[in-house]
Amino acid sequence: MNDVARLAGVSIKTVSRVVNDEPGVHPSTAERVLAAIDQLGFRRNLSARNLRRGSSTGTIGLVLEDVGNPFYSGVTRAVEEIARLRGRQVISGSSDEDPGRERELALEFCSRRVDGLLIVPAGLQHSYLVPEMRAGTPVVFLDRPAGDVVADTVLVDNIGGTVEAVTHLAAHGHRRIAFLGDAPDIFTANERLRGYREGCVRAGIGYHEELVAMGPHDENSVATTLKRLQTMREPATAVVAGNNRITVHILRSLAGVAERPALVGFDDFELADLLSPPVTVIAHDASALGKAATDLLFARLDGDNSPPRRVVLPVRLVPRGSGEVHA
Amino acid sequence: MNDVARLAGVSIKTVSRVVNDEPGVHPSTAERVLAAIDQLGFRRNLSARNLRRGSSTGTIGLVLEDVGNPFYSGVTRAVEEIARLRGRQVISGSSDEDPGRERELALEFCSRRVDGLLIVPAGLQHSYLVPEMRAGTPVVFLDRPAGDVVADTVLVDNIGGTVEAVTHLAAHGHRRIAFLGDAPDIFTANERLRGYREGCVRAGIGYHEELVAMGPHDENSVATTLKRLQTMREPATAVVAGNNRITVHILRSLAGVAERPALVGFDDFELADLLSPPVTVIAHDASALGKAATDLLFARLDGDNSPPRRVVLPVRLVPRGSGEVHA
DNA sequence: GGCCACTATGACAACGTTGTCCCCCAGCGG
DNA sequence: CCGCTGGGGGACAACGTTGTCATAGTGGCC
Repeated sequence: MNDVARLAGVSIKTVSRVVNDEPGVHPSTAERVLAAIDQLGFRRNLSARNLRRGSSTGTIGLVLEDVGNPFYSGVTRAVEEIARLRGRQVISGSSDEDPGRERELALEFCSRRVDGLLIVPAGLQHSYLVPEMRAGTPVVFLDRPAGDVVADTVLVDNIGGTVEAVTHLAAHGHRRIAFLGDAPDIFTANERLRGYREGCVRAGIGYHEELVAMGPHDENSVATTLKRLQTMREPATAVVAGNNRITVHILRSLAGVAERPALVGFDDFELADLLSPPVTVIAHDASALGKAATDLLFARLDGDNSPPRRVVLPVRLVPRGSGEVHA
Repeated sequence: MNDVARLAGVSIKTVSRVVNDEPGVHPSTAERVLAAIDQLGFRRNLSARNLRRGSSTGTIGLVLEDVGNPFYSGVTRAVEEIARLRGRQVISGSSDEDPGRERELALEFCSRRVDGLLIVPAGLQHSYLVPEMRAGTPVVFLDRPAGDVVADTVLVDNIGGTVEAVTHLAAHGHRRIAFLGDAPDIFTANERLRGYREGCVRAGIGYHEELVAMGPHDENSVATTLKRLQTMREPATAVVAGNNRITVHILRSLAGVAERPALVGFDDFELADLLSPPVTVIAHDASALGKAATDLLFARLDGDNSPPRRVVLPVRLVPRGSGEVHA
């Protein structure tokens, strides 16, 4: 800016005025300044500007589990979209379910003075954010609730979704319905297990421990579990999958197998309708989740200081065939 | 920092020393300072730090077409990963194929003084980046080349891939092979068309205009085109799809149709192996693309100032069945 | 001619840090 | 007792901006 001022033969304040379209600059002066800017390839330093103005940095931080996962990339896209409308840039990072990494990312973003934080929690402890929140940085948790702070949270109806999945299968005559879920220390996995249990009870088919397999799953463990479920004394005739990765593992395990249990998966995924049979799912909208969380964040930035809210987004059963197989 | 200094009864410089682990602070003083930091929830302002030090901002900018697209979210993930190892944060944005938006994002990132830029070009004009590049900001283009500047570029072997696709189909007896590609003003679409043409010539089956359908495609246009191709005088018996969205459109159009042409798609996608028939694809690795580009960017940041490089990553035909149907 | 209003411009401080340089004081040798 | 050394700490400027206030010049009006 100094260089521009020198080249144009004006003070740096005048350059600042031109750059900011402030009134009171003679057109011919402005022209000289613009020419100098162009010639030198000058670009105003936003950090310095924000520092001086004490205003927002125009950024929001997004901590998620893995951008590579289509579900979270959908969330990211929605966040970006709304941030753009509100003139903000998104800085994001993946925690890979590592609480330490989540914390590191969130605090790094705070050091960069983001205007707000969106976090998909990996851990259960979020008191490290208390100073930031007290300092006025709004924080919204999404997909899972925060550990030990009260804060805005946007979730999906995990329990309602699995209740619906079980109800759907029971309505098609199934009485031995299994549940394959993720590790129960993950909030969504645990909620979905609760929904499964409640669904079983409501359907009058009872909750049977031996039909449940939680825990981190890979393709092998899923295959083993399925075999066990299908060969037990009273075999399972239907399966509820706790998330889309598990659904896919199940589909791979069943490839080429004649005896297929009915299946309802949590999370929709692309091409589910083109498989044979097409896969019935409990769908929830990644972009709706991202949008709701971001809207909430911006409401806080706009001065809304009502008590922390918890928003639960509905899910929707999409019947496609795999869950409509009769027992 | 001022407040911390006051509370600890020291000067702000001493606080700075403590925060930066600089030597020459008495342990008991340091302890007082740390206590004050903790009590006030102080977090050093990175913008101010970087401004003062004139050092890097520790960020890199990533402009892509759409984070929501699995291909680009894979790229994003890879970029993030490497940036992390090198202590950088990623700021990203989606251009949606809009050159204006691409430019807006890139320049915004420059104003934020990113250490480097990774761009999936939407437009053909990139001279707007010349001042930035001259000012020392390294720029790497990925997936598509830049319009009117010479710069580092990482591409995939689009031509080789489609040549291979055609060759594969011809080897299975097909002589009427169609090509459905994206709008030819998109670099990759045009390259893949060239590869298709070359493949046809090499296979000795000639290039026939009427078997090619370029242009933006939606599900309807793909269905119409397929119908035309299958009912023409000498019908097409095989199809090459120019990208994964077109492949999916084709699959949807063919759902439930008895007379299926052989199919090879450009871009791999999840579950391709579980469809019936499983879909043969030309696979290229999103994370390899992201990694190669980011590595190149960091090499520049490390001082490599050799002439701009153009890296072409190999692709790989993954035979799964849909391309092995005999004519 | 003197005064006022107004326009165009500049000097200077400040944002939150850190680099440079300088000072104070205890401890030590001569 | 003097001077030197070195550890601990502070004052001040500077990074690139912008907000505040001041000032020089110009034209109009009485």
